[in-house]
Amino acid sequence: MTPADHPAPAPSPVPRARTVRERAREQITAEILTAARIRLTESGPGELSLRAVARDVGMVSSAVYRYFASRDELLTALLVLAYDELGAAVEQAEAAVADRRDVVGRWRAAWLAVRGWALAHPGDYALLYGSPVPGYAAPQATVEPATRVILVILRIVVDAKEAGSATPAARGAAHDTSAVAGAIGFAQQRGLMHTDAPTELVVRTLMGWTTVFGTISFELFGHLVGSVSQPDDYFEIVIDRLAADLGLTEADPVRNGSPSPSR
Amino acid sequence: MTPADHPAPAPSPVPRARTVRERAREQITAEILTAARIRLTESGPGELSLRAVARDVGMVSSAVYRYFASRDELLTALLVLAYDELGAAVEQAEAAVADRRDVVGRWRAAWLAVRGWALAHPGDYALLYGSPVPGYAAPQATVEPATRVILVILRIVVDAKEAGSATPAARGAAHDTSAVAGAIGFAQQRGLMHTDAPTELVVRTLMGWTTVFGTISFELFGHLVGSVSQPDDYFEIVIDRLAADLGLTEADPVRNGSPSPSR
DNA sequence: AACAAATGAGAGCACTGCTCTTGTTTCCCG
DNA sequence: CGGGAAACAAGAGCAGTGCTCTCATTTGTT
Repeated sequence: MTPADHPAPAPSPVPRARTVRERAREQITAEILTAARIRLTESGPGELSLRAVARDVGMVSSAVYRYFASRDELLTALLVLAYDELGAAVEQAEAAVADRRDVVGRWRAAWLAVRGWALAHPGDYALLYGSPVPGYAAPQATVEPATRVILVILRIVVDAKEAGSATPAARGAAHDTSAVAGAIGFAQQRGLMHTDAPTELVVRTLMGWTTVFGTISFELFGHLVGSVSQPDDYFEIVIDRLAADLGLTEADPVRNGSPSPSR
Repeated sequence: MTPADHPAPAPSPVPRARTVRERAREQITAEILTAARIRLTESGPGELSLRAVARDVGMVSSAVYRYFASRDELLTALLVLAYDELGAAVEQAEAAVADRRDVVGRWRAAWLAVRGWALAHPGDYALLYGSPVPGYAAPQATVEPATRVILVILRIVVDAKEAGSATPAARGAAHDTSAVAGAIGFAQQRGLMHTDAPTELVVRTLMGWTTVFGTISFELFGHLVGSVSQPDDYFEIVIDRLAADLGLTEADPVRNGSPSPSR
């Protein structure tokens, strides 16, 4: 599909932009997105002004509609961008834990990365986890990037369980297990949790997930102002207790046969 | 300060609206507020249109400014209204538990009331606990109504502790206690927690508070769609486990000397 | 009855999302 | 190389927004 005279298929494995126009289009699209993200830090998704974004990139408002059919489409692109960036940050931070058996360390690294990203990008965090934009329904394209964080967490919990570690104390009355059937199916569908799914573990994982994001939201949205004086310390206190509630145990102090702890 | 010729103070103990104008002003103010609340259920705080509200009450937009100096002032009034309504609902539900020693029952009643109110008023809930409106800073007048829910919860925990019940298991590593110094001060300042404040109990109360609102926000904002199939059941599972984590125990099965369980 | 305060209506300003039209640039293919 | 089609940027325009100002009317007080 280039000046190459071969009529055969075989598109180049790296489908980089060839024509000047496609190149410019990608670049301008990226410029619009970054300008919109900057605006988003101090404007909120519902009040994001497409005209202001257009002015920031030196265009007139109608020209932006060549790149995004509507403000909602721009929001969708921002949503995917932010979800992917958060997911990548968490995956990277969790993967950096050398001792893979240290599930508590991985748990802490993952959640600390979530909070770090949220504090660094409060506007994007509010877009992802704040109140939804009233007339806007997130399309299907956003759900896969949205699952990256919980997938990292799930893998940690599953790894811990397979190591015989994640055994949450059965506190609270026994309830119907079907309430979290969706979460169990979600995990099984992705190859995790191929053994029998212990409902209590799933519940505690969901609770940890909700508690962490609830804590970050409370911190960012100002509800902890009078109560928590050191949010950094408090967050670590919270994730430590959540790990304990899940039954995650520290890595064995016996260091027999650690598989290449270098790097 | 009235036609009463007495220069002495002693205003009437019930300062009801006397003149027709004051009466009309109160009524129209209330009409504007209720119209704004209805608009809020499908518009979001940032997109709340003052002109649309004015049209709903049959006025022109500029006339509304006789009652609220700005859209922010209207938002403040809505904030106070919603916080007070939620607080009253929770206080009432918790007070309806006859057996005051049943701290778990009171815990459940209070949190179920929070969720019930949130589901019944999603727009107001998003105003209170969703992303803050970008350019708007909630004034001091809103903080007191905002504390009513956590005050109810705090009293339950303190009552449980004085009955020797609230003893959370010391899970997780020991941390600096000063992170939650604000919360301890908040409780002591209101006469609660006059004894020595156990940091672990304060932390677990804060965590429970955050988890419940995090759960409700996740449910209302659509983050539990694929995972939790029965939100009602899941919510009860969560608050039961939170009570257990706090060390709240069910009321003693021995019913010796219950102090007037009537009403 | 007279005056002052409160109230409602309207016009107007600068802004918004979005559409449509107009002129220009870039691309592809013969 | 050159013509036609697509993509593009700019502008005008529409209906909406928060908010201010002016003006006429109503209400309360003296």
